Amino acid sequence: MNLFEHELEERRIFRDMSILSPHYVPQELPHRDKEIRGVTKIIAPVLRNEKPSNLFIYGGTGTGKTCVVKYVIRKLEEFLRSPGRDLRDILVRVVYMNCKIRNSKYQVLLKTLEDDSLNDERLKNIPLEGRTERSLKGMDPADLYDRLFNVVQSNGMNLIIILDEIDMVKKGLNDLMYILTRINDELSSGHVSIIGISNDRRVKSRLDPRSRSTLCEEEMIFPHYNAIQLRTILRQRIEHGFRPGTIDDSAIRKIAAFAAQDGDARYALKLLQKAGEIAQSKLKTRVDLDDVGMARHLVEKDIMTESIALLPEHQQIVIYSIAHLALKGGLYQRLSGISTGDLLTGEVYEAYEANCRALNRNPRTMRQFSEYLNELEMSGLIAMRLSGKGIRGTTRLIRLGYPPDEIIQIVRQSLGLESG
DNA sequence: CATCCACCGGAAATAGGGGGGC
DNA sequence: GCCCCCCTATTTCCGGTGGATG
Repeated sequence: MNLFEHELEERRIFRDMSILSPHYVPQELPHRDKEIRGVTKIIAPVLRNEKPSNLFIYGGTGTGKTCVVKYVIRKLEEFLRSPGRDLRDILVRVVYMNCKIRNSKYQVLLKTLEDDSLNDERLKNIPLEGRTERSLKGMDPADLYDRLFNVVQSNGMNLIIILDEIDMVKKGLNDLMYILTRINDELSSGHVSIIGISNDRRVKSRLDPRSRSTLCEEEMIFPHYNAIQLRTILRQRIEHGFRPGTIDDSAIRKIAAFAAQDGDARYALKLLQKAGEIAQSKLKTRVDLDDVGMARHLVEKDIMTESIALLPEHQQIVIYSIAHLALKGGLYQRLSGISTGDLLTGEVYEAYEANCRALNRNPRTMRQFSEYLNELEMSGLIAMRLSGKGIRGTTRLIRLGYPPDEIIQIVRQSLGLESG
């Protein structure tokens, strides 16, 4: 088959794949009217040069948190540009960042200052002024603060900082909130507001009470989508992303039903895309139930593979050690005779040390190891609970979130080992 | 009940890497 | 190149916790 012919085949099912991307923000967001109105209301004071309240948005994966915020920001920017209104005195700048990448107070500050929207030549005192590099790396944090203060103050700027996945900020979240309170106290013109987005409620408890009340001046909780709502969302994306008549209604229902278990629209869209790809690769003209079933297995595996492959090397060794022990059966099982798959921290650490030696790596300390376990739990690869009665001392019981043999296979691949 | 155990997790110290200014 | 400052990752130190042991 000619390559171009193949490309044409690619278009049998899909019309526009980008519509299915998790980053795509559609023209309409079904079932989020209330949330959109809420965010709009909170942000609206910028139109009067007044400071909006800080906002904390909480909700599970794929409940539309990021989407709603981006949607409202887009509407705001459209409104500010709309003709016939005199909004020339209003200067609004929005900085969006994902804290998975900007995971410390310093990184957040840096990204804010380096963002294009604060380095517009029309602005006074732009942060990067006088820098040869387009980078402020290595600067004194106090200097960073001054630069932010200057650009906001001298332009009377309404600055909104969106911190997505704010729970990923490991160091200095309290400090960050403190800085934001302070800057607003000191500014005589302009202000800085933040919108924090998280799917982990525990962020709040990690904040001290003052920072908490700063971040949570306003708070919204996004509910999960149910199967019916997911269907609307799917149909909407299909309308724009798929060619007409290329998917069975039963397939849509099945996708919605799978995704409704977690109320997760992102998962639903992933399934939809994968099912489309499967149907396409089989040169079918319609996506049917079988494609959806197969898509589910592939997506599950993709999710696992991806979350393992992105792990730092030592965490991979840890999860590998856990998987190995789980197959062998751990101490707890041998002592109690109950086969729960629970492992004790101590034995996992020993296995980790042994595996490090086998791989010619220096094992990290127990302390660091403990952090690795916490991070693995965060990424959903393991589950931990405190040991109750029956075990001497306090330790954590560790359990894998996925089948051990699959984990072992994936880690081997990722670490570049051959099977054996 | 006193003491040990096995680990947890905060804080400070340290190592290593990068950038700026001169 | 040298010196200084900063960041991140890791180690070191250490008090704390909850259950077991005798």
